Amino acid sequence: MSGKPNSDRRTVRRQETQREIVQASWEVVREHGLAGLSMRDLGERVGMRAQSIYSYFASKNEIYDAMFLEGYEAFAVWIANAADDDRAADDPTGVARAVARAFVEFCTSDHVRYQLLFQRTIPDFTPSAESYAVALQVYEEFSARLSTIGVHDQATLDLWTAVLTGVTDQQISNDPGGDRWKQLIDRAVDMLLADARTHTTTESEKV
Amino acid sequence: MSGKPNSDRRTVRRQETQREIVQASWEVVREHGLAGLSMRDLGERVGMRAQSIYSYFASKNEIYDAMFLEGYEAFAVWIANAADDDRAADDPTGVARAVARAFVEFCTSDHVRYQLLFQRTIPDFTPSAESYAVALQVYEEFSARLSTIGVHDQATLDLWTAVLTGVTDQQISNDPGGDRWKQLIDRAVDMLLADARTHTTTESEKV
DNA sequence: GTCTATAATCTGATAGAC
DNA sequence: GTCTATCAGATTATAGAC
Repeated sequence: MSGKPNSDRRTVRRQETQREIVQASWEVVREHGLAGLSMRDLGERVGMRAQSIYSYFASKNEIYDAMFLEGYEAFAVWIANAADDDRAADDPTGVARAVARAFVEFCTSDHVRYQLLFQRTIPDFTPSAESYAVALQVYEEFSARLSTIGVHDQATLDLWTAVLTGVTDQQISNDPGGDRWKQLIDRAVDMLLADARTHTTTESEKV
Repeated sequence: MSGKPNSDRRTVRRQETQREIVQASWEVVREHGLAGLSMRDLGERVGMRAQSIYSYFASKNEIYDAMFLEGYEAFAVWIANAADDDRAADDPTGVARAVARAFVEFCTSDHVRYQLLFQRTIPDFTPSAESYAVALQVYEEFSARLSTIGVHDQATLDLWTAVLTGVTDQQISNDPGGDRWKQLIDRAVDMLLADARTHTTTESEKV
């Protein structure tokens, strides 16, 4: 390693293998639950002995950390795309609904990812400082998007996140694969917007 | 066992030990997480060898089941008490706020219990038919209480549960021990009541 | 960089003596 | 009813050969 350039062919190969391991980890986890990630299982899937994975990740939690990071990066992309798609609708309500739908859809489309990103469910795992910084940044981008539709103060923002995660949670745990709670999103958004109107100055309603 | 009365001294003693084991299980679980319940740990805490516990519960899942049942029984009592306390406030808004506060308080006061009762987080555990029946009955009592304050149709009820669990979830995972989301409960209830008003006939507003 | 071998430890659960 | 002994398996992780 020492003395050699970072963008070595060896380094590139290594990063590819790391990506492959993370991808396989998602497969395992979607099949056996978030806590059901075993190194043996993972090794088998990636075509290695379980022990060889330690050449790429120092511990199992380092793998979770890579998944955590990847998940938040995917979230950032998802929300950005959704906003672009619905740019035509330039009324605040339309945008708000689109953002809300995008959020819930992202979460329900992969519930183990949701578990890893937004719930604290695997013991002894804490994201690394780097990954957590990215998570915070993505959360701030999401907040900024909401602030363009009239959600300015922290309390209002907290209420929005509570409602959106609540809908997501119920959908995942009580009607997986269905749309019993998803279909309430527009109604929930209207409700939130009406609430925001009574708690902020009319000025803040404008973009 | 056969031929002897059910309320035998032996049977009573046995039930006491079972209660003791369940209580110790709560302790273990609060310390090491819901999934961190180990028979050895449990045995140590209850003053037995781990293997002896199998004289009282046929499997680990049977212990989870007993905890699940106990949790729902506690929930029923909690909600009933909260409603009595706030009987003085006979305006619908006051009652609604009291019920909402009681729900969130119950959940946040013991987050592993919340996890066991309302989220599906431990793999391979499904409550027994008996326990599940109790859970359903308690849920229906809770629904009935909401229906006295204007929440009649399923969609509205779903929205309420989504908002209440959302507030709970955010409080637990992003501000444990604090009240950042708890203090939004009254505002959330007002918002929900306003929404219910626009989605039902004015008749249903009356008790 | 991947392998074999293995350490060290944990898990839930069972059989049978007392 | 509690014990000892033990099974059969899992886990993360390390050492050292190739």
